[in-house]
Amino acid sequence: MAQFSQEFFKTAVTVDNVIFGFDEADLKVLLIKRGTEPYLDKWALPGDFVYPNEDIDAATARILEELTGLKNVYLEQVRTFGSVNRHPLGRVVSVAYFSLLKINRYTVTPASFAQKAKWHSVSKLKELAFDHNEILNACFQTLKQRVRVRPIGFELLPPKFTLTELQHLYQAILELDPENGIDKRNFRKKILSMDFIVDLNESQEGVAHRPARLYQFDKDKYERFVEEGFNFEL
Amino acid sequence: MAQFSQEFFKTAVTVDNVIFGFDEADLKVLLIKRGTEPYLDKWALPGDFVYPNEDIDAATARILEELTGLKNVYLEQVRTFGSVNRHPLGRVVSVAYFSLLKINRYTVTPASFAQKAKWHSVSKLKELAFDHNEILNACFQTLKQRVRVRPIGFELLPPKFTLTELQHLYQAILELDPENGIDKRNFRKKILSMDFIVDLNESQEGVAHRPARLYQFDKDKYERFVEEGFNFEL
DNA sequence: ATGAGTTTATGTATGATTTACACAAAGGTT
DNA sequence: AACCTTTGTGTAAATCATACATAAACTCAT
Repeated sequence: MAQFSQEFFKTAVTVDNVIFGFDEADLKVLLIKRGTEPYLDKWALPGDFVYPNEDIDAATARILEELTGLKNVYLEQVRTFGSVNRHPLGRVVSVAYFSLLKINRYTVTPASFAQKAKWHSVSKLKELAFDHNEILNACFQTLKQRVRVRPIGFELLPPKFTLTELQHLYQAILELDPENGIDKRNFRKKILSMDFIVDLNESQEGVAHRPARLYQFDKDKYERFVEEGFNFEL
Repeated sequence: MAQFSQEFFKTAVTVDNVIFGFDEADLKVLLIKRGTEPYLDKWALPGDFVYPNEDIDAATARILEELTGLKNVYLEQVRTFGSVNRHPLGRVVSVAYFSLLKINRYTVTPASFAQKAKWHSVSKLKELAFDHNEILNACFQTLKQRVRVRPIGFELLPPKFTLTELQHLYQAILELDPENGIDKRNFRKKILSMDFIVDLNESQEGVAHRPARLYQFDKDKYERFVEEGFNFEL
C-alpha cells in the first residue's frame, strides 16, 4: 500500500438506492425528478452524499426514510460505481443499494424532497441521470438472482397475499411473460411444500369471482427451517 | 440529493483484493505483511488507494500486476466496506474484490512491494489488519456461491488439469471434507456432460500410479452454449 | 520379471424431483 | 337461473440425483 497521504482524501462518496415496489402485475422503481444541475429535470435514483460520520448502510436507510417515511425496510448493497468521469463535477464514487418495500405503505411527496417522486415501471424506463440506468440494471439483475434463492419476494407484498399475487410477483421479477410463465399448479405445489408460507384460513372479499385464500410468510418459522439445513430455492 | 458541496470531498477510496490460488488440495490467499503503521507487521490484504484519475477496477488490476506481474486475471467486485471507524487515520472506504489466479504463474517477492508476500491457507487464518478478516470472509462466501453457477474454477487451475484436481478444487472451495465430499463417479458424469470441458487425449507422465487423462476448459465453446440457453450449475 | 502399491476409470438400479396437463367449484353480475 | 371470471386441485411420465464396487494403468522395490 502506498504511503499514507492526505492527497487521497478528496473523493465524495454517495449512495444510490433502487427502491422496488410491486403493484398489480408490475415491478416498479421509485425515481425522483432532479431539481438541480447537473441533469436538471432528469429522472434519477434517490441518493445522497454519505456524511462524514455516517456509515454507508445508514446513509441509505436515512435517504429511504427521508423519502418515504419508512424504517426497517429490506436493504441490500449491490455494487460500487466509481468511473472517473461518472459525475461531471468531481470524483464521486457511488455505492448502489436496492430496497424492497410494500408499495401501499408509501405515502407520496414527503417534505424533504422538493422534487417530484414517482413510481416507474421497470420494464419501460427512459434515460436517467448520470450512470443511473447502469446502476438500476445491476440492481435489477441482483434482485432477479436473489429472489430465486432467498424468500425476499414477500417484502414487496402486503402481509396477507394470495398465491396468484405471489406468482405474478415472481413472473414480473423474473421477466417471464404472464400466461406463459410458471405453471400454476406446480408453483403452488412448490410454495405450499414450504411450511413457512401459512394458510390463514381467510379469503378475499368482494371480488367478482371465486375468492382466493390468503397466505402469510412466517419469517421465524423460515429461519428455524434454515437452521435445520433447509435451503430456499424457487 | 443535498446541495453539491466541497465539504463532502474528503474521503479516501481504497481497493482491497482477496487473491485466491489453489495448490495441491488447498485454497490459498495471498497476503502481505505490512511495513508501515497502522497495523505494522500484521498480515493484510493487498490494496492501495485509488488514484484520482483511475477507475476502481483499474486500481485493483494495477495492484495485482504490481504484486504478481500478471495481467488479465479474473477479477470481481464483491462489496464496499465503509464503516466510519474502520481505518484509524481517517475516513477510508474500501471496495473489495477477489481475483483468481493460477498459483504457479505467481513469481514471488516482486520489487514494488518491500513487504513480504505469502500464500496462506484460507482454512487456517490468524487475525488480519483492519477489517480484513471480514472482507476476506465476504469474498470467500461470494466465491463459494459463484463457483456453483459460473465456470470460474478453471481460473485457479493450470490450462491442462485432471478431473481429480478439478474435484479437489471444488471440494476445497465448497469446504467439503475430502473422502466424504462429492461422489467421484457422479462428479465426473456431470462434468463430462458439459461438452466444453474437453478431453485432450493426453495423460499425466511420471506418476507412480495409473496416469490420469488431461482436460481443458474451452471458454469459446462454453460461451456458445450459454447463448443457446445453457446454464452452468454444479 | 513379478508382485505390491497407488490412483484412475467406469455403469446401473433406485429414489426423488420436475414437468405437463384439464376441469369442477366459488363467488359476483345480469 | 345462467353467465362470467378466477380459484383450486391430482396424476402419470420424464428427467435428474444418488449410491455404490471393481478392473486397469502405471511406478517401484525386489
